[in-house]
Amino acid sequence: MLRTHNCGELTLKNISKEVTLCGWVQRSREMGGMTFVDLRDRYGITQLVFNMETNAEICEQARQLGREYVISVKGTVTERSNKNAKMPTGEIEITVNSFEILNEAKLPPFTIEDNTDGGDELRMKYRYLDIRRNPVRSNLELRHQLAMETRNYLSKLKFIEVETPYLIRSTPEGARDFVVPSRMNPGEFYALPQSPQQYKQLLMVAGCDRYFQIVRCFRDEDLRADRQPEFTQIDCEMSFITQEDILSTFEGLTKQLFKSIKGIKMDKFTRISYADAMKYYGSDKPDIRFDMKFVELKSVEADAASQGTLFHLTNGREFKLFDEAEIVVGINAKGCSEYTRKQLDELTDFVKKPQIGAGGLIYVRYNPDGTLKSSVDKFYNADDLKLWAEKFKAEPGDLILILAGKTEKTQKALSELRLEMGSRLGLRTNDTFAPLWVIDFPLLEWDEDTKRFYAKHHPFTAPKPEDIPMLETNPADVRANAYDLVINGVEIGGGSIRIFNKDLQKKMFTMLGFSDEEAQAQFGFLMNAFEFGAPPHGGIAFGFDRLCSMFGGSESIRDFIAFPKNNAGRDVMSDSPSAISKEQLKELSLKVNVK
RNA sequence: GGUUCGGUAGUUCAGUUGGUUAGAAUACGUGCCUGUCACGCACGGGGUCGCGGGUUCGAGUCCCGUCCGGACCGCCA
Repeated sequence: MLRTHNCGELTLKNISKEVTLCGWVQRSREMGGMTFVDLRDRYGITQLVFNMETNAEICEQARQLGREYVISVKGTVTERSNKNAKMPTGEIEITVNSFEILNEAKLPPFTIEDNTDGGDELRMKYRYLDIRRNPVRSNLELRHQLAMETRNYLSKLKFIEVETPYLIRSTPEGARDFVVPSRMNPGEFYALPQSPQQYKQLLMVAGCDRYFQIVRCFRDEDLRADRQPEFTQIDCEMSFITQEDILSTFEGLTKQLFKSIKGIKMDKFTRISYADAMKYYGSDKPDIRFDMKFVELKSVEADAASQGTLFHLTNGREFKLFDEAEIVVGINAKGCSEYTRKQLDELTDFVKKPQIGAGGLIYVRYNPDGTLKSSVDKFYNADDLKLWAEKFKAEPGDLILILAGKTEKTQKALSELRLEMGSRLGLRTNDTFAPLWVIDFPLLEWDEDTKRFYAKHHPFTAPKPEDIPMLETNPADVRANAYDLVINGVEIGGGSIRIFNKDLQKKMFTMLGFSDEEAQAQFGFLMNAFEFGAPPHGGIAFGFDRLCSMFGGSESIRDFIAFPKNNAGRDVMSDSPSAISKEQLKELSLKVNVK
């Protein structure tokens, strides 16, 4: 060992001890007669002191040290006369007897400090310097802790970690595959797995009973702050279980992680059906840190009509926008009635942004004095608005915001507005955690462009047994035994109970427009396996990078990945992807078709 | 595929209506300083204003194109 201690562990207990430390020069402070050098390693910072009076020669040498020089230091642990309460080693310093420069360093392009002066681009280009900084290093340590805790928890429950192949068969459904040419099989390609889905199901057929893997997955789709082309999942599968078993096992894992890593004890997770999530939040991953549920006025009007009570929305007021809208839906922003014209215009602009796409925004102010003022006063009188306010459970001081239009688009737009209002009202703090199971997802999703159904989750997801008859009559309404774990509006995990019967799986492929031959060609190995005694099984996968960023209180997963890709899927440090040589192309029997 | 914001000193940024020699902070260098720890003080070096074209007497500033980066929509079973 080149050192006897690290830079974070020496205290008054070690006084007078002769030690050898190694590390990087964080910075030095020259005082004329003396020089202080902060020596840093992963564990902390220890101050070195050099004194002109006692050892002029070494003090002069120390003044030649530049930032990030790697040095080895021999010296004596000494009590400081001026202590620094802000650092763990702040009561001691090393009186240096000798030191050796192990490596010089160029001046780094940004300062290696907690609050660096470097921007994102530069930090990514020199990521190995960025990782020397505490905030990034501690993110990687957090990631390690989460992985360890997960492994311990699952291992105790008899899960075994099994590695599945990275070079697999390309499948047509779902995300675009990354593809790898096979040199030995000219013209043929492997795909990198989007997830180990079929392999983990085969492990269930193989009798593994409980499998997990903290595993890299690959999807060749465009990136976001929370999406990388290669990312990590906690991938799990269990045999002889019901949906309830999966939910309780992984609710348990989640609770354990929050308890051990963040010291937070969580109550039983709320559950909501997909249908209700859409109805009340306009999203299949609602942020339930705050309430602000949707109120749908057309159904309110229909109810009122059937009960013979008064409610004017479309009957008698002739407001074309509402009359023609598929849906009229709003939220109550508590305490926002004092919003100025300017603020309301901002909100209108917000919903009219092309990414959100609402035509406009209707507001009803419930003034503190009890009067009501709206942007549709021309069509509705105070009594109408009063009835609306009741349905929103609005009180004086509140602001009702309403959107109207096509159902799906309007719900989505209002969902965005709800999140925006939640943020503006400070209801989305990142030290609060609101977990939510979204259950009963639809099995299938109609695609207008290709005029066919796609699996909402994936083609191996089991329909709810009671809904199976509807597969023939009304496929769009068939619900699946599929579930997502959502925390603070972020999809953390998702899974399903799988089909384990060959005939049902075959039927599913037919629904998705595969001929028997195509299904056999693409998924034959799975269907064949189902003929040899497949147990009932199901599973779930957690987005590990997102889980880390949530625990770290950040929106971007890049901070929790050692070497992430940029917006365009590039690694700016190694400048990949890159072209390959003619020889390589020839070996792979490939021709590149770009100018 | 689309929308949008940005690119000026090593770095983070400012730069007014198009007008003198492009500034600040920080980092860096030199000198001074014996208890600093974001040390302090003084002085100094440091610029292809991303790149190409255009408008103009004159462009960091306006226009067009392009490259790079960030966020978002589509996409992500």
